Amino acid sequence: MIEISNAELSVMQVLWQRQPLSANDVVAALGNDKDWHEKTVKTLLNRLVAKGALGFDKDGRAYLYYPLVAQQDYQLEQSRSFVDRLFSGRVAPLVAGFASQNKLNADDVQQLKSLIAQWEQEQKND
Amino acid sequence: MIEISNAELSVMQVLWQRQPLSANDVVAALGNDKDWHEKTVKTLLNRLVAKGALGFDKDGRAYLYYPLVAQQDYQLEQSRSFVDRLFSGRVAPLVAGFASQNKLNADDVQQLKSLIAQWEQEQKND
DNA sequence: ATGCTTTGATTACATCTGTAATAGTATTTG
DNA sequence: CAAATACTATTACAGATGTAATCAAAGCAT
Repeated sequence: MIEISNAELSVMQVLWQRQPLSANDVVAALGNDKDWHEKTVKTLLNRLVAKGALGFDKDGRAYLYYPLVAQQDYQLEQSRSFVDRLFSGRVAPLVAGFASQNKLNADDVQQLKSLIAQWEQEQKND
Repeated sequence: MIEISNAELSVMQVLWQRQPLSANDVVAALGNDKDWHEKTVKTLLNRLVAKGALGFDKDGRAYLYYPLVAQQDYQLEQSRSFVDRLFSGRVAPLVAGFASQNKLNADDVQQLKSLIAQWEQEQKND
């Protein structure tokens, strides 16, 4: 799949949230978190288009950008690759690390329980 | 923390498994997976030493390398940073992705259950 | 002792990244 | 219409990365 760098990812996040957006909208949306020059953001937009991660429609002279890569696809693939590289493909040890650092909250636990329940249900159905 | 690139990480993995190892041992250990020239591996070892990720003792003319960064520390930090970047810091959605791709096996589920049980135990103790 | 061999050190070089600046072109404004 | 503005496109440039090759020193073999 397309390689998206760290800085580029921040741009993608914006466009995964709202789409399509003009370059200036993206600059504005990033304004809170990142201290990037407008030119920097435009470069990132350009690179993402070149990589095929973004597309755009013309709105007069300006462009309206939108993601060509779905956030979920990206998340899934990166998760797999990350867990493969650092945890030999097993996700539980990663969660264990979070637990050991008290990074699990009630919501997480609730969601995990529900995932497990679902998983067990599916096992029965085999 | 120290930045370890992808290629460098493969070298670290070897040394996290067995340590200390000579450059040639590392080359040999990587031989199965990677198709890297010996020189490439040596470069990576050098860079890792320069970054402070590896140390070495001299064994005659050769060096015996060993990790200065603990695998667990590295895993914890990278996990946090990864989950922050892609999942706004919440680990459960990552697990959900694995579940949706049938990447959860019985062992994982067992381990997750046990983590949850432990978490709930700790809640009670507050 | 002298030249091959081995081992780390230094250098190489293209591509990717972060971070912009400059150029070119269309548009708005005075 | 001419000049300033606003956009995108192109260029810049240093540091990181992947992937080695070359250099230098130390040791082994003859």
